Amino acid sequence: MSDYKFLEIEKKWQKNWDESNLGKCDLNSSKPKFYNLCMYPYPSGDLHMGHIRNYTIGDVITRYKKLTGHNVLSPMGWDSFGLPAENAAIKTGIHPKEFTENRMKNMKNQIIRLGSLYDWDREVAAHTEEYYKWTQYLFIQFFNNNLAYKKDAPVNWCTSCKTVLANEQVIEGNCDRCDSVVTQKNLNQWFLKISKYSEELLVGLDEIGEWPENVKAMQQNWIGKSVGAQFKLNISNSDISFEVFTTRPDTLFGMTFAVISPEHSLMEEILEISENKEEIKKYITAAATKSEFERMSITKEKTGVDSGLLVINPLTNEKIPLWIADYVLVNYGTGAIMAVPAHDQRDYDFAKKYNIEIRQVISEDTLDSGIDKEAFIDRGKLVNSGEFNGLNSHDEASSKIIEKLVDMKSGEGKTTYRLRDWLISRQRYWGCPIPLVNCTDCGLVPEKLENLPVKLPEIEDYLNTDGSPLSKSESFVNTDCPMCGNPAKRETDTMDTFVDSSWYFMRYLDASNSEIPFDIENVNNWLPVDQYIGGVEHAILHLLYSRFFIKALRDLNMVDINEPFQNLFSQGMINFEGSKMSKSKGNIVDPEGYFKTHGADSLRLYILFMAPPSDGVEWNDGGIEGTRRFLYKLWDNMNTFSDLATREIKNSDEEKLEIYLNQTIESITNHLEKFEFNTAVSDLMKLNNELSTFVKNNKEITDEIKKKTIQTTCILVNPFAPHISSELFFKNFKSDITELTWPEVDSSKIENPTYELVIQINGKKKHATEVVSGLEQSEIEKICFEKFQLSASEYKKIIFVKDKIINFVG
RNA sequence: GCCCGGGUGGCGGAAUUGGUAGACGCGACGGACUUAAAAUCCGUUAUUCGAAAGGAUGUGGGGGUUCGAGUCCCCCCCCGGGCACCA
Repeated sequence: MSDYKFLEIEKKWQKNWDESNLGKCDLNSSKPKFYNLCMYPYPSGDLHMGHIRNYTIGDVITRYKKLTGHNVLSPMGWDSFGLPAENAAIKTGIHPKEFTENRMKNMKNQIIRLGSLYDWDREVAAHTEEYYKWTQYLFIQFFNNNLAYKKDAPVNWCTSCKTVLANEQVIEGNCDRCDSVVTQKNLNQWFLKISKYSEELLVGLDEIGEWPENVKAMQQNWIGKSVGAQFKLNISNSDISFEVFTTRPDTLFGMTFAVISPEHSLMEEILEISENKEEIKKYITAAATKSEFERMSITKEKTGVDSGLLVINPLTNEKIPLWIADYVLVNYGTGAIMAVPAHDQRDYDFAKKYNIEIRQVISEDTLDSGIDKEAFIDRGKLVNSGEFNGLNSHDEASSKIIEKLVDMKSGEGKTTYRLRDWLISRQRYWGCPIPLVNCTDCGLVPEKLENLPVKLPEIEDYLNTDGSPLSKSESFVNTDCPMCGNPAKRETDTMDTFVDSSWYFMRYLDASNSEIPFDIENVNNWLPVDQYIGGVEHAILHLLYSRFFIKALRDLNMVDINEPFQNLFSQGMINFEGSKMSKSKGNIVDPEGYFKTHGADSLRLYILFMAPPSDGVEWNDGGIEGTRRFLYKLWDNMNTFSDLATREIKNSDEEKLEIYLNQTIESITNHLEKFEFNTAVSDLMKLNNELSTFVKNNKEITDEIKKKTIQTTCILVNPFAPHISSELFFKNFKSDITELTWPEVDSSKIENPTYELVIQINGKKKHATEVVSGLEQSEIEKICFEKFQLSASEYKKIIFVKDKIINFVG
């Protein structure tokens, strides 16, 4: 019976690592640097299985890279601003800071209990004054360089909570907290100018290191580049004109009407000259009160109203009607379009409904290019297009028509992006205050740097019934203008927590520096992060914002790099009972129980073993017994090996074992490099099974193979199950396993001396036999003829793959 | 609708360049130990025909290339994720 006492062992080594500072990183060491980063967590109170997966993967990399001679930086911190703490404060009265810090403390203990190594001297927490001082500092740099600005914008507004909501908090058009309808409301908001970097953020994806293709694709989608033309439409009998954007300038002759969004800035002027005023006003009001959700999803039935005005097609001078319709979005392109119903399905639907002419200008003989039932959007040749007839759509005709628009000075080629500026203001308490002051004389003025941080005020009531909670503190709001000294008022919004997390990976490098946010030399030396690991749910927002931050800071000469994260690994989500684990669904699996019943090493191995790390997986704890058994068996095997009697000369079992060890080193190393931890763990299990077989058949061993086996096994296990391997190694060699280096493959002892030859007849396996490795075709044939009574004359062709297979084809 | 993934035993999942499909683990079944159970150990476990030897079938479906296809090509179905009235 095994005497493997995982509780004692795990506690012992966690204490040992803490005392020996194993997780600490000296940035100036001469070893090659490796910045290994796990996404810092929101302190929700308890680790969940997603965290366990994240930090286990991270720790495997940390320990493996340390063993391969790297100077590993692996820090940890807290994304500690955010709504739940504030909601708890509203409910229970506990201060968000106290609430958050208690939860951080608990989670930190659990992380340590998992056995993950971090440099806790570099711990950061977004809600601390030492941290948000620098978030404010960076914001001011952005503001001073026109990368942060304030403007009116429509935001999600919960009618019941009376607050703005982030997009993520709007679930199918309703508030995720109270389920009330969310409407759009115009508020004066702060933005960061991420759109300035649209093109760079897009092309950067091609130059970046190893990122999952799907994450790159998601970012490409999100940035949403489209190439086309923009041109001017004049309203007939007026001096009003507006721009339209199209990706299909080749269809310009098919424009039979134009559409302008009801929120368009020209709407008042249009109203003035229109004879259809009342109907238009009604329509605008109706559109405004629809929620975003209603507008997008409803019946898909498009609505609109005829303005009664005509616009002029610049190429044909034809006058066509101008409609107002909310299927045209005000914040994409120019907020107005040329409508070509023959070649755009949305315009087609609209034209059918309102009986507007549909005029085909692209046609293709080899395809069904009819437009009776739907728009024809494929490629073809231009027809009904004057001098452009016969040209190919889309590219050839488009560029010719753009040339013409340029000649006529009414348009040009144009590229637009879906990516919009980043709205960062929140009417919330528990976030980083925006460090700007409103002065009636000087306008918006940043707080003086020496006065940072602008501290979050203490308030009684966290509810934001009317504007931001910060506005309730008079002593906070009323201040002096940093420029002229006259009485002025502070901004009362706080920042989106994604601002905090857009630069935390740089703060780790100078976590306790009270002079600067980070040292440019440290950043240039240590970034980009060599390996970033986190959940796929952050594929767009956090990763895109951080990339933007780096580019902006580079342009402010604060860093000298282009990308924050060289390689990214996105782990899949762990579901339970068919859906994402969440407190509200009550389907949480608590990892802490497994620490007690199975141990951290078992849990780590199991979470790695259950599926490829990038795949989503359904939690099922049946399998954890398997990794527990593996560890007990490993413990017993190592002890049995240790006790084997000595012999002088290796026997054939030992030679085989030696080869097996080398094969395992090779396989696990390859799997580690490719993040195939599930198969790496399976290799460890196979090795363990080999060891069991060996000790069953051998009571003696040479000292050389005994030592080699124990040492190699321990080190191969170490990144995955660090506690047991540290203990086993120490028991045997009285030294610390972390002083070893990762084993190299001995290429002279990796080939098996024999193999199982497969004999196929007409491609089907018929026989198999053990033969010596390296034999040539003629020798193999001879063996087959003798052993299986085959003869060459019966077959037309013989196919031979060395050391694998022979196929007799008849 | 568009863009990514993916479909292999009862289950999670393995399979360099096309070369023994089902590694490893879970579960199940049988056995050993035990008064008994748990734990542990040994064996069996894709389906199907057969008493057995052995045969046939088999990686979502259909076609193709090849001596040989889970892997490559064409068509289709289903599942997961992302985006979506983006002009």
